[in-house]
Amino acid sequence: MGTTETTGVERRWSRRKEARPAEIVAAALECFAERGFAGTTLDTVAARAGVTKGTLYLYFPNKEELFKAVVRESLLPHLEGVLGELSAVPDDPAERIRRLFGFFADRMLDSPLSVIPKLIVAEAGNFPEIARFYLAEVVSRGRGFLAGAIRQGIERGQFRPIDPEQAAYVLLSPMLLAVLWQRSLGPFDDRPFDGKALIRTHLDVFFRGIALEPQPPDREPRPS
Amino acid sequence: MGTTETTGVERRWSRRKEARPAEIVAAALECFAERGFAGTTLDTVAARAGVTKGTLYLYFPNKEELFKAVVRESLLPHLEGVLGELSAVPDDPAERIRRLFGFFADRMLDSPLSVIPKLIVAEAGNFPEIARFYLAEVVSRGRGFLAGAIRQGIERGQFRPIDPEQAAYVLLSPMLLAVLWQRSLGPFDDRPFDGKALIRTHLDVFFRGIALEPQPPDREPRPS
Amino acid sequence: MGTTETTGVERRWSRRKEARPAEIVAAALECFAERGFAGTTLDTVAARAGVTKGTLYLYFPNKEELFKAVVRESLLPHLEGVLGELSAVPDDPAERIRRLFGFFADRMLDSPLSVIPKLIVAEAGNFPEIARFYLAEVVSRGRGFLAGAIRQGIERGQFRPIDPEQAAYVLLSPMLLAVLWQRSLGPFDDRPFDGKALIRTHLDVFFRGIALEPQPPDREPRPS
Amino acid sequence: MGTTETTGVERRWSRRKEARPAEIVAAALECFAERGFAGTTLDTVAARAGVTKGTLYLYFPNKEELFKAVVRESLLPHLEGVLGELSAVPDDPAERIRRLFGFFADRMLDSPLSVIPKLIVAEAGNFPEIARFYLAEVVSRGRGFLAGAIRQGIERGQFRPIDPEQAAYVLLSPMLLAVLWQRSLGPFDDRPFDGKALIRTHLDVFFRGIALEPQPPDREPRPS
DNA sequence: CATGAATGAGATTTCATTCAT
DNA sequence: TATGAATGAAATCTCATTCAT
Repeated sequence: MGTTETTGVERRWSRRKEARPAEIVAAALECFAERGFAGTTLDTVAARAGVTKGTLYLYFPNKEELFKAVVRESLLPHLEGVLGELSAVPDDPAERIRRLFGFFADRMLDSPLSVIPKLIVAEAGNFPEIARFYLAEVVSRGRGFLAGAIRQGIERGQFRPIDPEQAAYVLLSPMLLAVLWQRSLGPFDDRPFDGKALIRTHLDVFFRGIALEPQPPDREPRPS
Repeated sequence: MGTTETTGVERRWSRRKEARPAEIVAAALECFAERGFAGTTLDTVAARAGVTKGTLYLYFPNKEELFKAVVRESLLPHLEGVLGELSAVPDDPAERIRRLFGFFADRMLDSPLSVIPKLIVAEAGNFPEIARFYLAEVVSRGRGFLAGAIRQGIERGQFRPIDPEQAAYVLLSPMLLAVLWQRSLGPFDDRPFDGKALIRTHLDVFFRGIALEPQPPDREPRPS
Repeated sequence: MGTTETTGVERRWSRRKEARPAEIVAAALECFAERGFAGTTLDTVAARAGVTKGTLYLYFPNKEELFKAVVRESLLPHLEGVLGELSAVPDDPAERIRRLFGFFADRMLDSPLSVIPKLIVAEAGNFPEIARFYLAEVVSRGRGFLAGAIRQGIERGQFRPIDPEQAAYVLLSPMLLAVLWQRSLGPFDDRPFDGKALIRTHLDVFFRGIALEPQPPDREPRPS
Repeated sequence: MGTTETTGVERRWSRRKEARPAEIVAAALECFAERGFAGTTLDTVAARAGVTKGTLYLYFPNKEELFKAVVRESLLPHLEGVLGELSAVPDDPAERIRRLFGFFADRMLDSPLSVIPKLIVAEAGNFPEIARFYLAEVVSRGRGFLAGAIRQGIERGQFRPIDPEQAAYVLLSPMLLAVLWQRSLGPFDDRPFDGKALIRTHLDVFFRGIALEPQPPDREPRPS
């Protein structure tokens, strides 16, 4: 099924113009995620991509542009996915929020993409362009989606009145923690970390916390 | 005019000599926080500390040890402070949690120390020793403090039963977000970000979310 | 539809194939002249010749041989021309010199060939073979031709006795200046430069300068 | 007399901040003159200057700036010299011209500086800034000096009327030839080349060529 | 103690050359 | 014959580290 016949012989030399950029980007994403921009050498990237250093320069003019391409091109195809996912979402605000978190827990948390927030946090100061890109394409959209859902819930009398923007940050923060934890301190901690469970607990607490009515609906109001 | 005449009078010159390491650590903290470990040159650190490169090696054997010293020595004196603060804390679990957040909002959020989480997130993979140190000295303590308070609240019947560890992470996450935001994406966003307000909203939602009883105690039970 | 049908009709496609080496040499001449040997990349040459880098290696074994071929093949066809031109030349020495300069002014000064002296000057040290080739084929012949004419003129009593070799250099030098000026400093100077006028002035001054008799023959001897 | 005691021991490491830039510039001048800008490696320059590559970057930000500095700084101190020399020059135009050529023959022809014209010719296209600098500081001045002297001679009735600008180029050209010959084709030629003799012959021919009166003044006007 | 010129290992980048297609 | 992706050696450039002063 491959483009070239899979012989047992390792070829030192092959032409795969189509596949190369994506392979390089994938390799670079891992490297940058592990050691950061400045800490990554192009030797490492090239080795991981299975090419030589010179080949990198066939596709990217320099290390900086490679880095930007990595962030952009890793993100872009997934943004489509998320947007599609969320547009086909029910009308109920709480349900929409649950849907986003479900998507995050199922499709982001364990994917190679989950390294990107760490990269952004670490390199935003050195790459303003990337910072702004991520802000616009990811953070603003997520924030907008969540704040919109909360606002709607408040208008419909489902949530008590709180600042939707603040609530959006509150909602986002455990996702950030989950994703950063996995890629930084998590591996050094002896306690297991369950991101999905964290998300569940968080949503449970959050929805109770913004509910209009006394929460447990199965509980009888106390007779006076 | 001896160089080390120990009179009662503090001389600016000799004080400087003793202050050097601390000055270097402070300068290095800023540099590392801005550009990461690999992205920081010792020239920059030296310039910001107002000394020359060679001087750094008088106090630190190499760049890596300087980095470790920076994290450790920036953190250590404050750990004392926090622990003292929290030990003299009321018995009520909710109040203890509020006290920690108050301390964080008042004393950490705007201090130079707030860059450390970003540093840790970015460099944990490259500095396991530092990762473990931070995990033990900061994360574990914070997590333990919060989980303990929640567990106590549950036992006392103030909070509904939830996993205290998970709840601790939920509690921690907006602090992390606040502190990272300020040092990475925040400066590129055009919307203002109010960390303290975020913390308030968060605590408000959280406490309602884990409350045992139907929340608004000021609300009259509905007459049957 | 065969690829190599040899009809009497010249096909553009097959003509092209035969023209390739010459096209490459022409393109390379411009490139080398503009940036020198080391400063020229084969990418540039290939692009200007309208082929790809690999194609260059079909015709020339490496960059160095391409360079040598460029100098030799650019020069060779013209040497024939000059020699033919000058062999059919009158017997009068002054006239023969004028004829050479006329040829230079009319046919060399504005041709692409005029870049070669600059190339030779710049690269002689790096390409002894080329230096010797140019010395033998161009410089020696020119010098010989001029020195011979001057010697003849002296013998015939038309010129005053001077060292014919030295005079040959004196004669050559404004041609060199003209040709180098056009290709190096000329383009940066705001004053216009007229090579042909320079040559005229030069010849005028030179012939008066080597004349045996008091020059203006049209001038009446002063009456006592 | 040196700043450091001359021990027999070769020191691998020495501090000579004052001398370094000049040493590097001198070494680089030779290298660039021999192989051109692109053909010169910084390894070679460093080796010839007796330092390591890194040291070059202590004094020059990159190869290009080193090149510019080489041309500028090699020239500048000598420009002073020439101007001083020529300002203290007699009033007679012919004498002033002779003085310039004398200076050139005695002080430039065999100095390391004589490589600069070759460098300029070769690299003008790649370094417009340098081209303009040389044009303004050297060529324009020389041209102006010579054209001025010639104009003065014409006005005074010493020279016959010719275009002073053209004549200036005619005057300059054998100097250019002499200096380029030495550094490019000369070494490959088996005939000896005597630059000073060339200059003498040239001046002799030139002055006769622009003389107003029939040259040999000792010759009696023919009686009618 | 402090300096900062110098180093040299290692990073990024370039480009002549090769070779599967 | 022609291509152009890929190579790899060698170039430029950076910077942590050393050490004479």
